[in-house]
Amino acid sequence: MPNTLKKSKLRFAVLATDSVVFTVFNDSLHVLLMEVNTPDFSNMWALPGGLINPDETADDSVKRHLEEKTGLKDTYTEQLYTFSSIDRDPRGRVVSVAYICLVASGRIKSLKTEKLWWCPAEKLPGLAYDHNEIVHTALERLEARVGYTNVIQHLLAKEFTLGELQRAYEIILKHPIDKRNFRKKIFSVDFVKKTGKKQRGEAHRPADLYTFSDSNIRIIEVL
Amino acid sequence: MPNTLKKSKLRFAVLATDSVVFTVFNDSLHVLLMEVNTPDFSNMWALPGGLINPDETADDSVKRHLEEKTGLKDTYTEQLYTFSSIDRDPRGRVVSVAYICLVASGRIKSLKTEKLWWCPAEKLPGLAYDHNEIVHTALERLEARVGYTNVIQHLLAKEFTLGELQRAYEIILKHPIDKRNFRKKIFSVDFVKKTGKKQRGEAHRPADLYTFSDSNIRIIEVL
DNA sequence: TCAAAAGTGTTCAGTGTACACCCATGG
DNA sequence: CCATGGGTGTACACTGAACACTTTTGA
Repeated sequence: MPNTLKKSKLRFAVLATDSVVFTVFNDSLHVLLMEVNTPDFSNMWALPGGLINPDETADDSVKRHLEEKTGLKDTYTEQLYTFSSIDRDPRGRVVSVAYICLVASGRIKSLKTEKLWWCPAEKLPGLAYDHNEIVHTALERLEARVGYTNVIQHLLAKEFTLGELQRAYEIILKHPIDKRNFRKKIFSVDFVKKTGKKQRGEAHRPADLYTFSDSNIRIIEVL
Repeated sequence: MPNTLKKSKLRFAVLATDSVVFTVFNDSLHVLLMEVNTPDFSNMWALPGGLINPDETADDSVKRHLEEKTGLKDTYTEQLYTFSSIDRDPRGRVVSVAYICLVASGRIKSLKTEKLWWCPAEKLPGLAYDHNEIVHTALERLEARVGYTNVIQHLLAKEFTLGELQRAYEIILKHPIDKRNFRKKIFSVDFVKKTGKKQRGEAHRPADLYTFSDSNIRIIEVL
């Protein structure tokens, strides 16, 4: 069952990257999809991605493709897993290094919306290639890492309320959290600090605004 | 800074796998190294690995190379990380999918010992390529995963004493553990069950022999 | 004045941690 | 009989979980 590599320009470029880009809005986690239209997959959805150039690392490749295809820049990225099933791409042997990317929903306005779709994570359609498997792996990983690190900060704006933070946790971990216990915990591991500012313009008591106190990834058993 | 791919048969084979094979004996964690002798690296140590064939997955490739080069079969393997620095291999662009492998020390007698060395993890010499970085990543990951899963079983014989199990934990987590608390914990998450047999031939009271109760990977906050 | 989310402590249960002695064997 | 690791229970501290009311704003 040797690979074919027929019709393609893929001759040398067996290596690709794919991104699972997450954001949170409307009380749910969303994944960014792109429309593909090839002989093998006509009018289907797939993850954004593309081939790795000979002169770039996988990390560079993810960032380049993301920016080229979606306009998103400077997003948080972390390597997920390398998928190497032999027939994952019908055009020939393509091994893909998949990444997780996190974006605050405030930054997604600037997306070229043509052929791009933020799909709720629980409502994914059948995707091209093995992309359902990739998203599934990414969801597992995201949930785990949110549970014991401070990566969730990359899904929020620079300044945020504790309510927003709590909602983000609840959406990703998929279970409700007690408000008072949540705050106690968050303060005890000191993930956040007060900005002193308050949120205004909402039809309820103004919330204190916070920022994350450490932009590096910290490993701490959280919730 | 485009890659060269000169002298080699590497033209198409940009993809490789490398294994960080761990075992525990003599009260320390050991990593399996192979001698390399190339124009670029003369008489140096490196991780076992090799190119991925067009008709095999990365998982298959790791297992094949491990068996070919060390005789080890049916070891536990798990994908670690994909290393894609442009100049990691002086012969040209080689991207490597690195794996962690765990072997019980009882099984390493069968090694072809020529040019193979079980090196204590704390005493690694400078390795060829970027292999020090790979081992470093593997050590971090191993420590983390031992802490919240039952993967440690793959470092022990089928039947083992709680003393052996505790020592394995202490070596990998690098801190002493209280014997009574350890046993309470291990029983409470029921990782193990008694075989009914006892260890004999040691100059002390015979220990009960146990097996792991679940060979699947379980995620449980452990120690 | 109503709706909506913000903010705030205490109690109780369960888990983690510290700690010391006798036992069974081989040499 | 000595050295070596095996096996066992209790008390205390700490952490996680449950739980309800007042506050401040915009509409």
